[in-house]
Amino acid sequence: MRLSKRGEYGLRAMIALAEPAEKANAPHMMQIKEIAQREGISAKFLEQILLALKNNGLLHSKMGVGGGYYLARSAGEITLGQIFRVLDGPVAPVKCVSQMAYEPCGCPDEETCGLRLVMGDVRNAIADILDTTTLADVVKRQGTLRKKLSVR
Amino acid sequence: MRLSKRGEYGLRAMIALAEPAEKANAPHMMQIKEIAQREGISAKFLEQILLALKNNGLLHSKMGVGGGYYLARSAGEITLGQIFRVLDGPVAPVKCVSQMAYEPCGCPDEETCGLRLVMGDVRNAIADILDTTTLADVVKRQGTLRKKLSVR
DNA sequence: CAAAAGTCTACTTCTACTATAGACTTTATA
DNA sequence: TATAAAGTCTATAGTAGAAGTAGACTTTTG
Repeated sequence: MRLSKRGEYGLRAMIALAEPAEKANAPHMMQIKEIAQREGISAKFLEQILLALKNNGLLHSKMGVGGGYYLARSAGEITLGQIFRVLDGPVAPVKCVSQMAYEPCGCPDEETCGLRLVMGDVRNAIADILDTTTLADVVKRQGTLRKKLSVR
Repeated sequence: MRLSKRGEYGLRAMIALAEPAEKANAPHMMQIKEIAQREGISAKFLEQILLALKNNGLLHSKMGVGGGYYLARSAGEITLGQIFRVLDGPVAPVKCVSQMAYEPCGCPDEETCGLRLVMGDVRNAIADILDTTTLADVVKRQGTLRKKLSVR
């Protein structure tokens, strides 16, 4: 049940973009290099990831000198599920319970397949979290946690 | 977030063994071939899977003529989580939130890493389902569903 | 002893993930 | 208007792990 590096880096980058954007309550532009350095990621690899996010409407970019990437919508309007699906595909553990990319999975009777039932629950549990958590939620949560830790 | 074929076949096989065992309220022995045929799986591949489950204490076996595999404990005492972990490893999407196989994941501050927090939630949601669902639960659920469908 | 079963290990094949490379386009500014 | 700084796009290399195959071995029954 692993999150790929692609997905991990993409999510990290989006959170990194969301943090200053939330603070300023305005889109915040960052360059690939900047993000890559901050997160300790290969810039070339991150480039592909950000490009995919852009081509799927989650990021906007500005080319040329002084360019960079910024969130296409406010952090409160982008869910982790949207990001995840662009980078890692369907959330479902088996295709036969996928809402976004259903495919039969070959059990004799799908309707009464016990494994399918349970995996459906798992899919829903994951999707419930990823589709209701926005970048703004993540940033907020990080913030409260930092405050709490700095007090001690 | 995919379930591997290994995991899928193993879970299917365990459910197949649990079904008659629950009906008879006693361990039920089946041969590799038998299960492989029923589930439409390569017998040689399934062999490795069942062996792993045996070596991890979830199955017992009998060698020689008239031998086969049977559940090491009652279906109500074997959870899907136990099976999953033997075949697919940790449940956690990233190692740094794994309860069973923790490893740092390289974010600058793990304690306040937003991604880690969310992935922790995801891990818990998955583990909650897999670790509380037993083979007996699955068989029961299949049963009620079949009854419901046969009525119409 | 022969046949039927599981045991074990090695190996092959294939796929997908991770990463790198490099040529191209756009834009700001000196 | 030239140059450098940025993103764009596509191809490809490398690798690891998943999926599956093979075959020799052991145990048990009759």
